[in-house]
Amino acid sequence: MEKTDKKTDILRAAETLFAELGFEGTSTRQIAKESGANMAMINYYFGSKEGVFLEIMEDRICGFKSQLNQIKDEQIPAKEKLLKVVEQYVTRIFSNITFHKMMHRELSLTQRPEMFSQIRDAMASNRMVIESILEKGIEEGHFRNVDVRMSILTIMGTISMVAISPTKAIDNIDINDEKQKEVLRLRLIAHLQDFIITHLTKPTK
Amino acid sequence: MEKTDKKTDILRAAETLFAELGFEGTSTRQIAKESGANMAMINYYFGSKEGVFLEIMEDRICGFKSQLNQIKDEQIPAKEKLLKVVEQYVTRIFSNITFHKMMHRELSLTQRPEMFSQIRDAMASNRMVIESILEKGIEEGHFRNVDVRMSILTIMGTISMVAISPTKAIDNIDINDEKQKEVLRLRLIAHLQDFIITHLTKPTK
DNA sequence: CAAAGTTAATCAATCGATTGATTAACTTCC
DNA sequence: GGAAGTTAATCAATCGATTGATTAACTTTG
Repeated sequence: MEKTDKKTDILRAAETLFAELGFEGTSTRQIAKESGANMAMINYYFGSKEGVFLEIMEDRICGFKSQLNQIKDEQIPAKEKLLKVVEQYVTRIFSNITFHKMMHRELSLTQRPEMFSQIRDAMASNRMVIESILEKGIEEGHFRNVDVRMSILTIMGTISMVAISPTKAIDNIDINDEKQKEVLRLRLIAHLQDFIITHLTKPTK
Repeated sequence: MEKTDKKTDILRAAETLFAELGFEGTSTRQIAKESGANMAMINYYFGSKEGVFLEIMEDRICGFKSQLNQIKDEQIPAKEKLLKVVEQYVTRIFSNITFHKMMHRELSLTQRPEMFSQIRDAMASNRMVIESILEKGIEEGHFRNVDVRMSILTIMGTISMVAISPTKAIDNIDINDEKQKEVLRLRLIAHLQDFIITHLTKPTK
């Protein structure tokens, strides 16, 4: 028998519902029903519906930043770092695609300032780590003098696009099938590493 | 005196509100107030709130497909076609960024099937036009044998990422300032054209 | 027993949608 | 040409349902 307190039950149920139906589209009653908790428990533990969302985000965001920073400080060439970052970035997002959808959805709204800035800051933080790796590589002469910000947005944008793209949009791959999802993950990583090599590294003379 | 009927007033007001507040976040009362129309007019003309959204989408989607197909049929090299497509794609999205945000937001939800499939089909249609250009280029030996689908998702993803990225996230550029927005647009086009050349075209021996 | 956890019941507010009545513009008919 | 008929457009008012939040009472735990 697994031990679960009501608080985590609520968080788990809310995460699924928010991802599927959006923040507005999810009612506190649904969260209560799905988690087996009473409606009042949501406000008891989190103060409000928005409080639930913020805590979900906080939990997911933590950890990834340190994961990125760890790669940054390794003693390997910038190119190897970047390949590693891409692999972990893809894997991280693929481990919870619905969450990533939810994040992007709320990022495109400005009406809930707290939610917005929380996501924005987390993304900016990630971006800066990758940026420093890329800039170092340019300084050291291993990368072409590309538009750093744009190149990062290309990496992030490609991953997002694959993750967000409707099921079966890409070569009839069903993202809900775990096996096909794994194939897609590897394919995406291969493509991005190809991008890094062809776009960033100088042609060997 | 400009001539505007209530119907287009509603569409215009709704487009702005949907983009800013999301579909759920926008009430029919807000649309009515902002457009100067009576609430009942929304159902009178469009049947429902969702009907308004679908018509907005329909209006925007039309035209772009023919625009893409026109490029496809031109008698110029595949590379030139692709550069042209990218430029027009970026320009199209930059002409109404909030609309593009709204599209992506609704694409990530599955609860409104009509809205979802309308957007999905429109995107798939665009993707296929670009795909055929790319494949032709590979066949003719002008492009490397890249992962076609992934490369397209990179182009689309980069554009989306730039458009969706929070204001001031990219080098402190304020996307609401028309002049800075134009600079960003050109910078994005330049970056993508650099991508096409370095990633797709074979290195000249 | 007191604090923490949990419950059903209820709150005011707002939602999308619909109603029946009214207005204005255009057609038809004698 | 002008009364009668017809249409689309517009309105205020209101519908039942649902929203997020709160209350007060009850139960468990330490």
